[in-house]
Amino acid sequence: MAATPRKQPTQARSKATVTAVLDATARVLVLEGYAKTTTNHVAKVAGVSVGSLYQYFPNKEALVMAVAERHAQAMVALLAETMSDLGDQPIRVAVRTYVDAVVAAHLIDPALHHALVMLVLQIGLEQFREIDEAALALIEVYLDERRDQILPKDRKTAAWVLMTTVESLIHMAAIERHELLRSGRLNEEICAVILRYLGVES
Amino acid sequence: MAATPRKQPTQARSKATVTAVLDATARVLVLEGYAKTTTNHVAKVAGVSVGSLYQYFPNKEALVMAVAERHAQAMVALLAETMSDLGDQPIRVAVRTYVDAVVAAHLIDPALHHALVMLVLQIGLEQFREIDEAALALIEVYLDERRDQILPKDRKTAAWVLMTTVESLIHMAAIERHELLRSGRLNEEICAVILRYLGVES
DNA sequence: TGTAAATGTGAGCCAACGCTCGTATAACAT
DNA sequence: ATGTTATACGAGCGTTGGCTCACATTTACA
Repeated sequence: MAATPRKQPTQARSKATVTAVLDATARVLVLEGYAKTTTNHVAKVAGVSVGSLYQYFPNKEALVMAVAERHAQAMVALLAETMSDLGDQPIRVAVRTYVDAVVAAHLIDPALHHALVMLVLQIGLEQFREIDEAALALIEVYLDERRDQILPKDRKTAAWVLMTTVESLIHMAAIERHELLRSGRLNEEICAVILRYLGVES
Repeated sequence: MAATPRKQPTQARSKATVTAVLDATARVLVLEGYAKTTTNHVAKVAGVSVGSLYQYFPNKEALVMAVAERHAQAMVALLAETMSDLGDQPIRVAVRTYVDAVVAAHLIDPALHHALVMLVLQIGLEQFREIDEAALALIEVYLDERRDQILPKDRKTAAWVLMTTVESLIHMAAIERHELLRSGRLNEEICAVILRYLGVES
């Protein structure tokens, strides 16, 4: 049940094995979904034997957790970078920056993100829940600080509505409206939804 | 692979068996998710032997498809009823009626709906996709007819944004914001999002 | 009441899959 | 060179779970 690798890879050779396995897991996960992802198949795709796989990951779940971890960190890093300084910009600029950041984060690997969101909703995947909690808190603070410039009274609910709307629109677009997502037209639309909901003239 | 029952139940006894199996499937699906749902377990919960189960359903997938069918029909029926006559009401009344209808439909069995949405995103479940396609077309027509009263120019995209937003907010609330959903406060919030996005004063 | 059709039963077959373990090879240390 | 450790291999064990089939029981109906 432990999420920690059994053995830390020390030599370059074994580090390569571990990343090969992680890459393969991500690929298979996207193609097959969690249930149909078999460790034997992952090993084959990675060009490695099952035995090797189980030297670094105690079980299938830990394997997937590791992939999730890696992906979550990549997304958070990009988010942090894009949103580094939006201190006291006007609201419409801040919103635009935020939306662009979230979209960019989703474009890292939309398919993998989709597969992992499925797991969050099925199994748990704490890392992802934590990210959302943190983001929610930030939005709440942001809205509170500008309470006299926005329409919604219940800012806790408003924060949740905002985050859910943005996440869902991007996520669904990644599944069934690719062109909308990649063309940048989705960004415009999401900004419109948010700004008008907040009552900020765009 | 066929989704059709193997045998049509004719006597009252066998009809009872079939509904018992469907009910049990829904219950187990909610508790365990698709992957962990075993036909043996379903049969036990239904108080029926596996053999009986397989007399009416050729395989596990068909079983779940039948449950989905039943649930989809219940939701569509309620939707149709609630939205029977919103002909030329002012937009804000029509939106309110629509949101209330969708929320009500989701309150029939939120847990089952969640389990089935998971399947739609994983396997396919055509019935549900078709419902969404139809709904999308209706919204599009509605927006086109009122193009001079609303803000968005690209009404195809606007329709998709609207439907996705409504669906997602309700769905996520059913998972993690129960009180918001049941208290009716979510309806208010969703209406606000939509009306302001459309540029209709509420 | 008798018999054919409908319905119900559950032990068990079989394939799939997570995971282990005995063994082989490569890297490193002295 | 030789021992020690790290890494790799993959056949196969054990279990799970979808599904069948030979047989039992109930219902329909003449």
